[in-house]
Amino acid sequence: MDVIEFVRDKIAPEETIYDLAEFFKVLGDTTRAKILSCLEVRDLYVGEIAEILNMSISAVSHQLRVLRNAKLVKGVKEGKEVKYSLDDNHIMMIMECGMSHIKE
Amino acid sequence: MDVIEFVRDKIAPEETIYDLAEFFKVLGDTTRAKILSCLEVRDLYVGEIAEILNMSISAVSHQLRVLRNAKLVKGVKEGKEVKYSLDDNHIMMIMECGMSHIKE
DNA sequence: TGAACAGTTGAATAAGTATTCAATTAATAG
DNA sequence: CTATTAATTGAATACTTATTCAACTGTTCA
Repeated sequence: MDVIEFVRDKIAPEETIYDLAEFFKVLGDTTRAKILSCLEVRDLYVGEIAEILNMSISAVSHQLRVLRNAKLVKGVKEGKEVKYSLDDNHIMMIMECGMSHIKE
Repeated sequence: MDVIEFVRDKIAPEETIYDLAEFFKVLGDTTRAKILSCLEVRDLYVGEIAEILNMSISAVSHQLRVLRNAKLVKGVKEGKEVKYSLDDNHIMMIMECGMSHIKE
């Protein structure tokens, strides 16, 4: 039965897999995916995002925090408002990549 | 206020975003990510996967069903056993893609 | 035929998480 | 300084979902 050991030896370390799953989990929510789609079009204020998606400011803000922690978006204060933008350009590449999978 | 309409017009359709999030949600679970990592190494029986990951057969089987529904893995009956393999070769490309993001 | 084995399935429980609501911070205009 | 607006935050609720447990299906071999 050393198939078991063979595979255990070859797979990525536990922690790497955990981080990877954590990363995809962030993308795996409709609200967050929508927010990212909006920000792909252009940088936006929190209130604008909420209005575009017909959601409460609070709900959007909570999800923006998740996206911020995952380093997917960043927010810059401009007076009273905070303008958000995509933090990492290749996020959209990854999303497009997923897109190509589901279109089948 | 036509920033709102401008962005609404340009983002992907609601359903596409929903499907995309659904897809990433499947990858966004530690157990499922581990299973996929195992199957990247080689095709495996359910019991082997369970042993490699120190999980119950049942738990693994439940997650395999999720992966099957998402067309990420497929299972072929071989006598009493069922051998699982990756259904779609570019899944690992997507996972590698995510990998490159988290390594920063 | 029946006992043992591999895997699936459904229901229940347990754990995790998205949204709402109310309170709070920070910035600007009057 | 006060009132208003934009956004964040914490706690509570509602919802989703992963794992366990027990029962069941299908296959092999004795």
